[in-house]
Amino acid sequence: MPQKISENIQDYLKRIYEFTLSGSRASTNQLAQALGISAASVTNMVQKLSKTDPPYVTYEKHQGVKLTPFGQQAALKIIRRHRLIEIYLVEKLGYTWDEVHAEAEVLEHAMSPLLEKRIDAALDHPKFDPHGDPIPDINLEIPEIEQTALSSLEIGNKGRVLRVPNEDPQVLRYLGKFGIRPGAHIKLISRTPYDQTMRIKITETGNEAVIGPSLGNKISIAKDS
Amino acid sequence: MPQKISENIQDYLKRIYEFTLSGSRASTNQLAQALGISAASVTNMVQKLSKTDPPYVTYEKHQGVKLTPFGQQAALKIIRRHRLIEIYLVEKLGYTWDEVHAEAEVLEHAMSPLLEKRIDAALDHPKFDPHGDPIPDINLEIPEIEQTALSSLEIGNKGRVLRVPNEDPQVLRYLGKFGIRPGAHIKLISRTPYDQTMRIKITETGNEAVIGPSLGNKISIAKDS
DNA sequence: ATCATAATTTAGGTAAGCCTAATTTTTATC
DNA sequence: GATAAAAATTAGGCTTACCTAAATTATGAT
Ligand SMILES: [Mn+2]
Ligand SMILES: [Mn+2]
Ligand SMILES: [Mn+2]
Ligand SMILES: [Mn+2]
Repeated sequence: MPQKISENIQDYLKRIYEFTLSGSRASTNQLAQALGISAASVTNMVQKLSKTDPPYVTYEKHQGVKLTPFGQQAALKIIRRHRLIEIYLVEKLGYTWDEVHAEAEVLEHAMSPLLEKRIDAALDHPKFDPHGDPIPDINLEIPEIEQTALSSLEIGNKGRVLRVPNEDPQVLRYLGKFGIRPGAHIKLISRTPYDQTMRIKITETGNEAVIGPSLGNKISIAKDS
Repeated sequence: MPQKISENIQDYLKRIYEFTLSGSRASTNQLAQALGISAASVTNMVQKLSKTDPPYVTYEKHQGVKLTPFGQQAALKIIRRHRLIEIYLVEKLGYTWDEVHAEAEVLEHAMSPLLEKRIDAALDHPKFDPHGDPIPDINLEIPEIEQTALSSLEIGNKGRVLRVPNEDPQVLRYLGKFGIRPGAHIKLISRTPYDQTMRIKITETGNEAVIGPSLGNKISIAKDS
């Protein structure tokens, strides 16, 4: 039943993958918002995806969806392409890290297996995209990496940035300005009591930056031991 | 009326452009065959394209279509992207010239203005694609180049290859085997009387190749004076 | 000029993906 | 446990871009 997988379906699967990484199910509304379409349309599509011959998702009414192993493979295939494109654009075509996500969102659907192979080879099999997200290897495997949220760092403690949120160009430009990027070493200076706003110091640049708690939750770090 | 131009429409316009280069109109059947769809579908689409606010084509029942200046600009935009992609893949990603057309046919629709600019710059504003077809410049202008069909060469005379047909990988591999590529110098050795099959010698490689008349008509050369 | 054939158009349908409005189910609060 | 709000689903439609079959128009050979 699922021969050629449409661009729309590819994006659905990718979103479902992201929302179910933590183990929970992806809700209809969550997907509708992320994809910029109505909840009714999502219900429709999700029902379809649960009825293909090997189904892409398991779906229970009002309970949200999860990817089947089959659906997960399909999702990882696109995620691999997306992240390869991002790092290629930065490394080979002079893109900044805030420009690549939107571009990859489109190109991922137009990438042939051959192009994927050539780009992967040209970059010598890169392991991470520009935002620190791991690139599934040719067998679609992703290494497990120990990581915690920046928000969970204690005052005075240090860490190394592993990944930053990758979708919002404004946020990326803000982070880039201070040198907050994968590999950067940071130290938590202070945290305000009520709204939990953090001041952090970036070792490499000497900068200090202010990070709110919601952004802090989306930045992953490795805590210095 | 014509805000976002669909991938399908882009391909229609490109085909119409090709078929009307000689000044004649593109026929319904011609387009149907080239696009791999039914004649009825083509009729439908060209009627639509002739009714947009600035129309893309002029259409008269049973008389075929031509591009309006507006439609021509739209076509050239995609042709530019197509050819830039082809040369980029060859120059930067190790593609052979028979692999790039199919790839470009898809990628051309996924290329942003920014990517177009970056690729153009990375190649230092290339003027020709791997098959010798001219790349419209940033203003969508194409230089006029004096060229004749290989078939029109006289026995014993010489010429320089300017462009070869670009769609059929088999043909390209055949030509490549003998070194028949843009820039190659050739000499017509003989032409059989009935079926007009030609034997040509390629200076650079010393090879001799047999070229039938229909292929010979699709290879453009500059005749040596 | 006639008439068969080829080319094109019209008519009527389908599938994918989206929409809004109405309805149903779940959930959270009193 | 009733009930209001939120979440999800169903129902009915729409657009794009295809299709086949039937009807029409153009063409070219007698
Ligand atoms: Mn991304
Ligand atoms: Mn996408
Ligand atoms: Mn081409
Ligand atoms: Mn195309």
